[in-house]
Amino acid sequence: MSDTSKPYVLIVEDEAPLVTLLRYNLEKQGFRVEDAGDGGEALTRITEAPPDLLLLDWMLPTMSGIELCRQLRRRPATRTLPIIMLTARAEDQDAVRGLDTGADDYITKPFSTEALIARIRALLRRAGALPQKNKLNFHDISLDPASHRVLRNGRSLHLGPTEFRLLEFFLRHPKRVFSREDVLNAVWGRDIHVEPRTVDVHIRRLRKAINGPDEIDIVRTVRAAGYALDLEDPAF
Amino acid sequence: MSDTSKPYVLIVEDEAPLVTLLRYNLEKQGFRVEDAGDGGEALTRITEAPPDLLLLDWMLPTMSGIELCRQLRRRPATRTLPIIMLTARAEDQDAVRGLDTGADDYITKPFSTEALIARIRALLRRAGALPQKNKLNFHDISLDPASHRVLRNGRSLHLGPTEFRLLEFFLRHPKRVFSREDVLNAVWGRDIHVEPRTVDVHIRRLRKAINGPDEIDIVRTVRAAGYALDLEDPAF
DNA sequence: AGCACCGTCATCAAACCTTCATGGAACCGT
DNA sequence: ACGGTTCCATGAAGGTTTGATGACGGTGCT
Repeated sequence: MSDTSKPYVLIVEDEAPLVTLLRYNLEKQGFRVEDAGDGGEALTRITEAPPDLLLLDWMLPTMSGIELCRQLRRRPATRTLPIIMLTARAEDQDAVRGLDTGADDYITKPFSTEALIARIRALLRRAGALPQKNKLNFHDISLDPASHRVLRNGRSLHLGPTEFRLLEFFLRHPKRVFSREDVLNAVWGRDIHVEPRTVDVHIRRLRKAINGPDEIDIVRTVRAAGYALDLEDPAF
Repeated sequence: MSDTSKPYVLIVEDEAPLVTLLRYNLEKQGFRVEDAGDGGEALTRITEAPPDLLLLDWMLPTMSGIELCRQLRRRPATRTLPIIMLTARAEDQDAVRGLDTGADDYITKPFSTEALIARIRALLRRAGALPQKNKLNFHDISLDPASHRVLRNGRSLHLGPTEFRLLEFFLRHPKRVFSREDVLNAVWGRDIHVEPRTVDVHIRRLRKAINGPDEIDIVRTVRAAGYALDLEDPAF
């Protein structure tokens, strides 16, 4: 659900000609396509902007496709990311299917473009079938502007008016860092004179309100820059 | 986002003279401008081609601005669309700000063109639609100015403020050598007095921060000249 | 009055920046 | 090749900045 327009497919494949072919066909079908040549690059791209679907070669230079797949399945953020494995005919199909790679589907090289597109559509349909309401959410927090309610892990939170608007603002622009001035302008209003330090205090109140005893802090402090609604470690 | 050329601003306002005025000023500032006289027309236009930013009158003939705003927020495609509300002075500012309209900013009529332009630019910058290009990368490093994050091989790096700005600067001019003076001017600021040797120390800290155990050093020292973001071995 | 909330301030600890001293590597002329 | 010189890498020290936190007084509402 990264972009509003086209579904974003990331191809992880080291054979350049195959990448070119795939890119051409997928783009013709209205997908946005990016590619990565090895596992490391793939991890970087996925972490910075998770695709809607991953086309993953079984055999890769540095990190194998299986290994990458496992790593992705280990992270909550990518646990449900649809993955299609590309395998060579030589490889044992039963192994591919049986091994708990965590891939959602696989296809044997060589394959027809039509078959691939069909599987991609099927997976996307399955994954995209569970869209969101008019609520804002991030990680395990959900805010409903209409009913003015905030939930974390299903339990209801009580926020003061300012904390509520603060959280709402952050939820509308997740993972983005805002300076205290930005926050003041957006949450308090433009022509109000308030000390920038006041933001600190409300951030603290917000943290205290939303962070239970065993829960991670989803408000990230960026020294000399501001605050963001984000996880400290993007792998989680 | 939508287009590569000019940012596209849609004005939803029923007072024709005001529309004319706004259109004139915005187009002079390099925006592409369209307008809609009521909520229904606005919805149509937005659906067929979502603007980069919406200027929305609070009071409208058929569907109120608030209602339109709510509807837009309900759709995934327009959930994050930047919206600036135009309100009359009479209306209660607190209500405008507090009510869950979902607007990103508001401005009170009558307003100066400068103020409006400033807010539009601020919002567009935040939304990432302006020249402010997102995500710089080089080799296997990726830096996102918006979220203030740096990744290498998928893992997140922690940089101090100065190291961050330093890396950002180098990423914007890869493979180019800069003297210590150049770096000081660009990263520290022009009229700051700091010993050129200090650059060494920060380069070292940057190296320590970004270079993992098995990773190559991306910062190249050019004796008697300065530093560059580059691979030591030009063997690709 | 009692309550919930807000803005400001003082304080403390951690993170950070700058400078300096030292050692070593690269470079130069002989 | 050799000594001398220039330049860079590195570690540590001292001082500064910045954010977290707790407390306080004020305000509006019930």
